[in-house]
Amino acid sequence: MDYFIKNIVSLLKEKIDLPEDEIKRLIEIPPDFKMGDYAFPCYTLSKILKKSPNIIATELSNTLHAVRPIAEIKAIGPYVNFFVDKVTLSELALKTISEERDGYGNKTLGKGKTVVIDFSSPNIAKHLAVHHLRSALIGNAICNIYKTLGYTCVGINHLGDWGTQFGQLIVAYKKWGNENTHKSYTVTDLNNLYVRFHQEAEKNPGLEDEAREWFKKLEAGDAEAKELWQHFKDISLKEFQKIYDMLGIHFNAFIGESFYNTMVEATVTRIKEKGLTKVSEQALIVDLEPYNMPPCLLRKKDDTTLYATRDIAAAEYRKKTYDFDRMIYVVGSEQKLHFNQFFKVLELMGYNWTNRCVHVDFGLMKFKDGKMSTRKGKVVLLEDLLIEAVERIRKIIEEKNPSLENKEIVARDVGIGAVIFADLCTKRNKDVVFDWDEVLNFEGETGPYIQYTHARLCSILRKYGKPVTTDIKFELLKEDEVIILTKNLGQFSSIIIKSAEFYEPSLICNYLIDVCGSLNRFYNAHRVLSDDEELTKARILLVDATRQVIRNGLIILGISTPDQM
RNA sequence: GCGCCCGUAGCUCAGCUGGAUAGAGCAACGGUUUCCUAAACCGUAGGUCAGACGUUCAAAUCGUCUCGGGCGCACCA
Repeated sequence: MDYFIKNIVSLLKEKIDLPEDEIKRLIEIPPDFKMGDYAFPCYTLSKILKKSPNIIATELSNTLHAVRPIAEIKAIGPYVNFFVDKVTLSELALKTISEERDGYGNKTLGKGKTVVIDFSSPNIAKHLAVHHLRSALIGNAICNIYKTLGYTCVGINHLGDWGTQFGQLIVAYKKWGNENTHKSYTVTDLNNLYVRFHQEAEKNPGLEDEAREWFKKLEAGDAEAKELWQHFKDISLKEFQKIYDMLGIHFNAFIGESFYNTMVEATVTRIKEKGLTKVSEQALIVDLEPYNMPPCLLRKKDDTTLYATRDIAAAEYRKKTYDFDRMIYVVGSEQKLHFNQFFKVLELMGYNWTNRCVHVDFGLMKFKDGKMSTRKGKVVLLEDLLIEAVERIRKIIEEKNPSLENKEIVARDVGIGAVIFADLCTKRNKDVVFDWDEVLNFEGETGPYIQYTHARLCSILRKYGKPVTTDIKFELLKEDEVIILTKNLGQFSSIIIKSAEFYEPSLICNYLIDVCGSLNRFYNAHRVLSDDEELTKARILLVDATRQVIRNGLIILGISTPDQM
């Protein structure tokens, strides 16, 4: 907590000849709380003073006098360790939480600033599968993290609704789609057509040319092509929305690639005018050789545009529309080169906001035996996973808490929460191997564990039945388990800031695991509700504050917070 | 071939802007419930932090190289 560090720094700066910032930077937290709450390592001084750090620590600690929020100062080996006053600690943390409630953790850091977040962005005409989870969940969490810090967030679903693949789909539809069942087409049907196209195209390469021809028509505004395309899109969006609703994910806008079709011409012209383009192998490119990258393709030899062209147009449009302070693309790391290429083009175009665009990449999700592929039908559908998760939770509820009210709602909240947490809890840049048993494990460091802890706390508060007050004797909150928990709670804000800085929701997951571990250890060691009225009042405040922090954290992750389970 | 990412306990991971004995969970074994939800808690066992060299008072953490795995490298997105 900044408050204590500030005090320690002001004590230290009187005695040692180091800049204030440097002292602050050096302060760390000891590995064991029994060693102190904060520590100042004396290695740096040792170098300057040419004395052993242990001696410096001893001497320094002798000249320092603990005042006000600092209770004790003690040298341990090469460290000067500081013990803070525990009453001040709990009072500060618990009162703040109690006052700020759902707003605890909110900072005004991002006030007046807008962040655009491009996430999920699936391709039309294919099912949402488990490998689509990562972008959707990480993006949603980052959106919530920045909102928590006071930013205005614009979540955009940059649908993959344009490109040669729609030419393929149109060809497949016209050849093998049954016109009569036109209206009841599903994503499954579209997906089958897509798969069939690729099978047939292997035998008959002419199909690819036909597909390109149809995409060209589409890009030129051909009525028939456009009508079919719109139909495919409608079918897909309807299904996507169902899944997003299940996951509780909301977008401010569904603006697919197609939206930029009308702007792309002007974008290409601008790039040309800057003298950045050249024709190579009949395609229009931006040569990135000087930057050790392959060229960025703007137009294919048949004159149609590509992914990168539309991304550049989209970036220009978004800057104009939202005047973002930052734009975050939550897209898999396999597209890193693509982002480096088109960011470079933006930079070459002279846009000074290029460095405000970041590619937040994440590792690939695959099966034990290889990559997931829609084309080969080697996928687990997202809907199936969610349904299975809910189903398994339903069985566990039947077993553990059969008298629970709202079983259906709780099963859904916990099942989906488990899937979300499982995906978010590891650092995003690691590849993940999809394993049913792992995602659907509900014990230990999992979503249900966090939710269970939250539900327990709600239960205590229900039993208590009286209003929670901060008018308590803070000196009663003195046991080790209580102190550790309180210290955890006070770290919430700094965790949010760090997770924003690194675009890393997993930090919040790990933090919540920590808080819940501390809480459960406290819970097992001490009773909250007892005959001792003052003690009960004090512990209830701690319980309520913990409940609040867990709740705020889960909401950021996009996980529901049932108060019974 | 070139570039990027990853390699910590049997498994999944945390720790990585260098610091005090490398931490969790799962799995295994043992224990805790007359009392606030045992989806919990406690204990035992399990590690040459892939390997080598280097920088440093100090390296899982920084650098170089090697090995292993993943991804990407012009008309897909």
